[in-house]
Amino acid sequence: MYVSYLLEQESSMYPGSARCTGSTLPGQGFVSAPPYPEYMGYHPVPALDTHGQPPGPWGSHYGPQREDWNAYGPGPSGAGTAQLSASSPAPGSYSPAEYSSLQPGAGGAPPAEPGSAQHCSPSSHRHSSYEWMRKTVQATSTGKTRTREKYRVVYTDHQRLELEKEFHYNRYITIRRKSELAANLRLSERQVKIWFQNRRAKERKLMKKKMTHFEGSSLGSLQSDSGSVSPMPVPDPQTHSEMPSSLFPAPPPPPPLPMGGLQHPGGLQQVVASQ
DNA sequence: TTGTGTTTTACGACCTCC
DNA sequence: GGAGGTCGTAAAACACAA
Repeated sequence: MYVSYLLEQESSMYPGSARCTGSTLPGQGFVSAPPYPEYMGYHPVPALDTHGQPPGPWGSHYGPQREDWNAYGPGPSGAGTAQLSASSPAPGSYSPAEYSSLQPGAGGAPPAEPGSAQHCSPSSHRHSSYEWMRKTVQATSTGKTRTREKYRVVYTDHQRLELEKEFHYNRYITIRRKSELAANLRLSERQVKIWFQNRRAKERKLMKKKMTHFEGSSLGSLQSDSGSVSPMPVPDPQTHSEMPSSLFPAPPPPPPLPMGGLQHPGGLQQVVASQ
């Protein structure tokens, strides 16, 4: 239910696509054949063990969280991870009660099918992962990350789904949640942070687009169809008390976000830092 | 198949706050 | 100074029409 909601809301964002949304691998969506096979191998992770076994508490089966990027140095650790996590945790991995209630059973992501990882991610590609790392190291030694070969990774559907859920839950992620999400999704905290930044940027962009598009037209229509991009109130960082009891109650009319400046970074910082 | 437009990661610059 | 915020942008990944 919740997931379907998300998928609907975000359908434009994750169009059917190569990411095998839904149809083939519901919830998992891992799909895209790893553009860079090497990535796949990067993590010899057991993550993939996830034969649908209900993961315990947060990240229990993920092992220790890696430090941010390990790196920035030797290659996007997150990258490899990202691809890998495809097999990732069953959606149920969310321990927060709220989510469990939101995700009836298979919820958005049906339990990871056994071997799903194997299906989507050719394990055969996993061998040379470390070669990729070495390669990256060399590349990075030149300086700019941008020039690095294949510097961008594609997050799996599961990762994005979880991130989207969190985003719907709260536009600004708390330190604690960021940490949990990062561990759970096998992303670095930095990646999670940047994802949220980009997501907010996207939201603002959409809002702006709608504003201009509907300028002059009734605001009502705008509000009615902007559910997915309406800013949510900042929840209590500790309790997420803002979490609506019902999935996503119609949020209040989106107050125009202050553009071209900080959105009360300080205030948010306080909120976040208080954790 | 290819060209093109859009979306998605990732970063740098600059800002505010503590 | 370090954290996280926005904004702008690069470039990979992707979708799709021709």
